[in-house]
Amino acid sequence: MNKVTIDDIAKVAGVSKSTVSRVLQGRVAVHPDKKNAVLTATRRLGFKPNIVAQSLASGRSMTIGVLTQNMGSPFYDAIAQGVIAGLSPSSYSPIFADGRWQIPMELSALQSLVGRRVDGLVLIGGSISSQQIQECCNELPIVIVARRFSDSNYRCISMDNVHGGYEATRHLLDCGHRKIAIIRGLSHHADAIERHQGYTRALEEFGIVPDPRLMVESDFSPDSGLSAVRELIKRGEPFTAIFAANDLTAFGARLALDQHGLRVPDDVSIIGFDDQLESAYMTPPLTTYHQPAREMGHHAAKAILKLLQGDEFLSLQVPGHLVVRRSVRDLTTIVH
Amino acid sequence: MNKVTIDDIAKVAGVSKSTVSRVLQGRVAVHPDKKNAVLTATRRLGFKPNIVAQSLASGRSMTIGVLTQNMGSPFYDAIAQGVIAGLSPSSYSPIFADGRWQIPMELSALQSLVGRRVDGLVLIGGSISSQQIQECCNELPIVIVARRFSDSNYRCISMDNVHGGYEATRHLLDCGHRKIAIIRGLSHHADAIERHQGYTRALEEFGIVPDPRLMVESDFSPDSGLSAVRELIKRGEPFTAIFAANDLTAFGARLALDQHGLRVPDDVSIIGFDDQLESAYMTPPLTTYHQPAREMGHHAAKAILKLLQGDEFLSLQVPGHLVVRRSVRDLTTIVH
DNA sequence: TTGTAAGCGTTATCAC
DNA sequence: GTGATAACGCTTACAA
Repeated sequence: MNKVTIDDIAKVAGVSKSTVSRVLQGRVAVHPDKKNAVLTATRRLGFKPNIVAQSLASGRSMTIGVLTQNMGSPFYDAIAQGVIAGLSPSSYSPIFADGRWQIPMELSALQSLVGRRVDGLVLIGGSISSQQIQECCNELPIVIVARRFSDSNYRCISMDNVHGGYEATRHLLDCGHRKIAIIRGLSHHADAIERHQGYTRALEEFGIVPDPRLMVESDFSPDSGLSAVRELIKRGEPFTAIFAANDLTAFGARLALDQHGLRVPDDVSIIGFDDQLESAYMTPPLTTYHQPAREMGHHAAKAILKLLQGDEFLSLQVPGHLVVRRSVRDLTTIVH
Repeated sequence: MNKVTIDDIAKVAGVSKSTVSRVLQGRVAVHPDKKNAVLTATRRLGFKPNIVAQSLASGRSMTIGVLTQNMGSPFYDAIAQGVIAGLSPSSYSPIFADGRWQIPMELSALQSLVGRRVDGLVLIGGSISSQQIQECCNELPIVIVARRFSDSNYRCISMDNVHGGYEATRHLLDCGHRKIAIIRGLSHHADAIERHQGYTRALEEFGIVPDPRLMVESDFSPDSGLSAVRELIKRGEPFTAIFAANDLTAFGARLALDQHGLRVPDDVSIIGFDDQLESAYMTPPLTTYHQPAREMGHHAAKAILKLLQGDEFLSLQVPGHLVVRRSVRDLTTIVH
């Protein structure tokens, strides 16, 4: 381990340890000669500052707590990557804790981060209430990603899922589809609810009454997408297109269709949500609604950094957009 | 913030702060009455220990540094998730730094972790030498994942890539393929090199001389898989199967074949490497060689925990296995 | 500009 | 068992 302390270099450089500290921090002027002496000694002894001691003394840990949920979801993972990348040029390091979408775990994960005296917090998704957050971490700069609180003044980086759901469904409608099934995500999940609202709104604009027989739930996993399509087919209500909760669900749905001898997009069209990396390489490439996950994480990191240096930062809605590939058939240009 | 310190509860409980510390640590016996008084005061004042101060005083930060490379690769991400999961039941928290596969960045990321006085280190992939590691972190418990050092005594969690490459190629061979193209990964990447060796060995067992016209490089991305297949087709040397560097590359390759009107597996078979989540949902589902990425991360976490409590732990090779799905055609059962 | 000295909140080492 | 008291390595008034 590195046992060299500022006392050592103070001795070697022939100055006091406060001067060493000053040189290292570089915030106040120090006589060039002493400065050089310190720098030389630092290099010679291979001094590495003890960040823990710095933290205790200064009250800042130079650490940003990141609360994730069930890492393993491409969308949330991408956000986390964005946070890491956004923090990377700063001298703050991200420290992670995982809440697994379970309130008790989220709470304890949050407390562990706060106990580590993080200087700021990035919460990715999650289900704890804004009150619970407040109780844990008074005063701490916090940025929430991929979630929105209407009842609080937390800064949130989010995307308009209602609009996304609307756009996706609208695309299907514009392509002439009228019997549009929806595989929506978990019933209590805000994203799923909002996208579903968008779906409903788009249908209604076209004077279509949403058919409950064309609605089935999923848990955002490929496997649930597969089961969902089987369920849909079993119900017997015909449909020409599917709006999937996310791309992963769309993957599963696509496989199920294949297994039932249904071609995409010839027999059934599919549209996903997220636009994850692999989606462009499905056969056919998946039409989907792009969520800028990585950018959202990046924004969050920059936001925290801003708050930390005293600047203000307001909630931000990042725009998503439709990515048209080849999994949706345009029925309006049929050649008879 | 939480301004309650052990001094406060010492006062309230009517004991010395050493006693408070003892109760909180629970390692030595304390009189039940005082213990209760302390516990009560702790709850009443809402005391949360300052982990930073604990770290400085005890010399242990209860933190494990995790050095990742280019987060965003499904394989490496899965490892990181495994580490988080494996650490989660312990009281150690993972702190991340990203090396981006660039030696200078790796080095500085590593130093930042060491400066934070992490108690242990998990290095995922990376290209710095074992010497450079040693210089940074004498004595620190270290576990390396998805990489192997022959020249050092670091503990490594790895998979036998030569064997994996052999098995994958062997499967193609067993299915009657003889003209087997390989899209190998980055030329200097150990995994790519080893899998390539396995490929070569399998071919030679069948008396086949590897044809350089059937070998093309990639960078493990879908896009490079796509270009690789175009290149292969342009060269004009016929092939009936492709061994892709990893699943992502296989995705790109599969799309390129599709664009050229080549069917999988009817015209060309594909085998990937990794077995990432999405692979089971390709059309056709991708035959691939499974790497237990998440488990490897999990093992690494457990290994560090073991080393930390003084137990020994030796390098570990985890087994992979072939996952046969539908992207490889069996030429030996052709019906004429 | 520079040095002295008092913290920062715990843990650890002693005597008692 | 328990309580002083000295670390832990650094920052930061406060003087000089």
